[in-house]
Amino acid sequence: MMSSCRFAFAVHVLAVLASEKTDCCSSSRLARTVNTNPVVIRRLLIELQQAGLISTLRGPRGGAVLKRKPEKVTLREIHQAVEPGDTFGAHPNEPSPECPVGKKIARVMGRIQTRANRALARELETMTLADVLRELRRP
Amino acid sequence: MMSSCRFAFAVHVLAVLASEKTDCCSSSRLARTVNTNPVVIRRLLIELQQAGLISTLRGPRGGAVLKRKPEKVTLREIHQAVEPGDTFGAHPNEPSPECPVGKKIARVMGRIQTRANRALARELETMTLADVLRELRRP
DNA sequence: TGATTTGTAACAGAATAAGTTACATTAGAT
DNA sequence: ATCTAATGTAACTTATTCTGTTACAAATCA
Repeated sequence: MMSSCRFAFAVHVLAVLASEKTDCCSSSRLARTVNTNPVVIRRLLIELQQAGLISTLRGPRGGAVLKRKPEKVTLREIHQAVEPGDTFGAHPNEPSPECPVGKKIARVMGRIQTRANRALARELETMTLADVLRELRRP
Repeated sequence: MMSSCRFAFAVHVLAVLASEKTDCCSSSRLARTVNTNPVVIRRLLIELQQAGLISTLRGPRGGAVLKRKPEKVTLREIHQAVEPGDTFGAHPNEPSPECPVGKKIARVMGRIQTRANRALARELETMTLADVLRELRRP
């Protein structure tokens, strides 16, 4: 599964925003702590902004701010904001309609997909950004 | 998430093996119903074999056979056999140890990863190949 | 012995993601 | 007003991964 690291980056970024005293944090500073390029961070910030988790400000002294209390941000929201994909991939080419299995497998896999996605979402819903901060503070 | 279609292929292949009367099914025939190349199927069969789900036979009249009753094959086993990866990716580059968040984020993300993987596995554990066959038979 | 199938190596092509450079746009500060 | 510093965004490179394909050795049955 060639999964992206965007979820890990997003949790990292939001944890920094939540733990920082300063109200604005620039993409350069975030990029330094994540150890990547500022543009990668800015692309991520746009998605987090569209999800309503942060807001950004241009110009000097600009940057990103958390819009909600950490207790009110679930990992599910973060995941959904930056990893829109499914848990696993579907058939790339249409299976043979000649075969009784091939004819209906897509529908069945679709249901399995839905249940898998929901199970993952349920688990991520039980954890918030505040839990992440608590874990980060532990020795 | 650039997820592979190997899980979908594997469920498809095993469903065909479970529903076929003939005891052996060649990679060519399986490839035709999945609509892909026989080598892709053979690579998949090796993984399913290593997981103990099927056995294969060389030579004429050779092919693959299901080793267990469909009721005894969970989707979790199938998934684990062909998609060894994690639910989401980790930081590709080590985060800055200067930053209090960067210093510990890997450990926290690891725990989240574990919980996500387990939640997915739990859900897939509740479904068997027999359930897939039942769904396939429904109009 | 011959035919057929798996196992496997090697490679092509496509897709995806991260990283990078460059620049227009915006907005605060002096 | 002007300078400066930040976001937003486009374009491109590079690396990785996956599927698909060809080719062939090894195995096995008739």
